[in-house]
Amino acid sequence: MSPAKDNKPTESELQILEVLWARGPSTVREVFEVIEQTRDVGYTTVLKLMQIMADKELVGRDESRRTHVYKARLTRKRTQKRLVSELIDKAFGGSAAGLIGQALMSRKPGDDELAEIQQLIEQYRKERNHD
Amino acid sequence: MSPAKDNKPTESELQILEVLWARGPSTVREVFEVIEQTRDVGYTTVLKLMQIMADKELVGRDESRRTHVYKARLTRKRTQKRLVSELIDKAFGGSAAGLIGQALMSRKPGDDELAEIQQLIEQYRKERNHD
DNA sequence: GTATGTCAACGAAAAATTTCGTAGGCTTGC
DNA sequence: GCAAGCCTACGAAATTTTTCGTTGACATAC
Repeated sequence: MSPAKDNKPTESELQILEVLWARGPSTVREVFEVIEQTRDVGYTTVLKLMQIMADKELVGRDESRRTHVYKARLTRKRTQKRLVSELIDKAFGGSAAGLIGQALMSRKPGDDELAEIQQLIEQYRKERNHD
Repeated sequence: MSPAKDNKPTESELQILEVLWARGPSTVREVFEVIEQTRDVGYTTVLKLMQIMADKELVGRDESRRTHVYKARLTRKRTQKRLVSELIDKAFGGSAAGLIGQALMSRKPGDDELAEIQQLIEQYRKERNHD
């Protein structure tokens, strides 16, 4: 079993992955310092979580130096895809449009983001046509 | 404290809410029969969950008859909004466009749904303009 | 080399969530 | 009435997730 498999990250694990995705490979302390901003949590708690994640193969780590360096083993994209898909099934009865509508209403994107969204749709439409 | 407040439904609770939203007010047995299709779970487990949800005020119930009738106290829309918003923050660094792009890619909507999405966007754009 | 500080490894507790057995009370059909 | 079946209530266990204290190793500064 080399690659991580069906392991679904928990809430806390996802938060750690976010940091790793944003920062790239990082030490526990670096991750801790980011998370600490948000949440009141001890260093060893984050350490332990990251060790568990290493066991589950959610992250890999370089142990060649005393201070280990962790990196995400799931890609951000793949994880996002899974989360979105789950949410669509779980809370929108399978309707992607439902989720998108709700995203617009909750977030009220401004002109820039709206244009970006339009463009995503255009792009998707095109790609789909020449499949 | 009349309305439920910051209570965030757990996974199991959300599944029960889904059933209540889909079916309208229901008895434990009715909910159980739906959930049983999906998941291997006992009747009293569902009962207990629904009792807990009543304590948390996630659902209300009519106890006037022996067989209680439960109904959701959170609206589906409000809950969807919350979940989407959380997901955007948690996994897309705050970018609604990111989530929408991922929804397109994971779900590959067909013509009908695509049109529906376009229309949602149009509608949003209009509403936004005459604010 | 000794004090000071940081690190990983653990184990274990705490907290949150999910699970179900059991008990006692109505209801229905005989 | 009485049996069979379904209902709620409830306690307690099982499971999962989160938390952190403690220990021993290494590093750095003096």
